[in-house]
Amino acid sequence: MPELPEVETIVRQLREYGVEGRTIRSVDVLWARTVEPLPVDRFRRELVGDTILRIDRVGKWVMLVLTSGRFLMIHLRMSGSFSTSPGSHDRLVLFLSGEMVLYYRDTRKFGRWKLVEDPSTVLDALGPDALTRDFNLRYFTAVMRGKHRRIKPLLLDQSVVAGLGNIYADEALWEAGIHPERWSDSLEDGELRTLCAAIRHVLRIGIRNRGTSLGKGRTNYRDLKGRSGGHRAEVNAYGRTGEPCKRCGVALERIIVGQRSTHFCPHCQKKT
DNA sequence: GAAGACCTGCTA
DNA sequence: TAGCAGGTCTTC
Repeated sequence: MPELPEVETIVRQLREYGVEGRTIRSVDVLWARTVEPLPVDRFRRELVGDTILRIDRVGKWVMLVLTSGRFLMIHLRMSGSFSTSPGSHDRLVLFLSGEMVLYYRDTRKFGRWKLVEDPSTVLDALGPDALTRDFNLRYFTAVMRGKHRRIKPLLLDQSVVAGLGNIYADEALWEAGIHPERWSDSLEDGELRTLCAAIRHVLRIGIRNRGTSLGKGRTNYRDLKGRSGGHRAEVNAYGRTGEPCKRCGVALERIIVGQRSTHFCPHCQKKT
């Protein structure tokens, strides 16, 4: 569920809520496999007494920088979220100084909290974050031309660019007018330029709208205060199968590319 | 590459 | 009841 804009929204809210600077008084782990290293007792023992110096985001990872010099790396995967009040499907609870309590909620239990000495053990597997200067046209062109893969799965590959997920990949391709099954090394200079800009653009707009929420269920994206993201109304491609393209009016189609559901306009996004 | 695994809940 | 879901891993 959460892609870069949703994770960025959560990180900003955690900062605003005043999590930075708090000491971890206690940790409840309600679903053991959420944490690493195991066993749970060790994870808890290592964490208690440490202080959260800073909260950052890299790709879809939330990074808690601790004063001990260690790092708590959190990946929300499909349904992870934070809340300031308890609820069903809470998997971990952080009791912080000043009576603050943070609840980590994760219906599908895919999310992971990794306590590591060095963040590079996690981040080395990632390409540049999509919103940093390292993700630029020169880099993008080199990677696209250096591989012969369908463009859609390549955009989802976090070792190529960190932060895009299924929604924003479809949105970027729609905005750039590029068919999701195009080969990466077949894109013209102008198409690469447009797509590179579209990627950054759709992510920025997503952040501005505080993320995207689709369905209504418990697996749906919610921010720290339990609110849905506001980006839903501005989605152009994802989940709009059969609805008219906002550019040309032709009905959008859904296909499977790289085992992932993919939405596009057959008129605006030509295969050739 | 593809398929299965990890999980629960919603929708048709 | 079957199929689907915003993500990654592992194992063919």
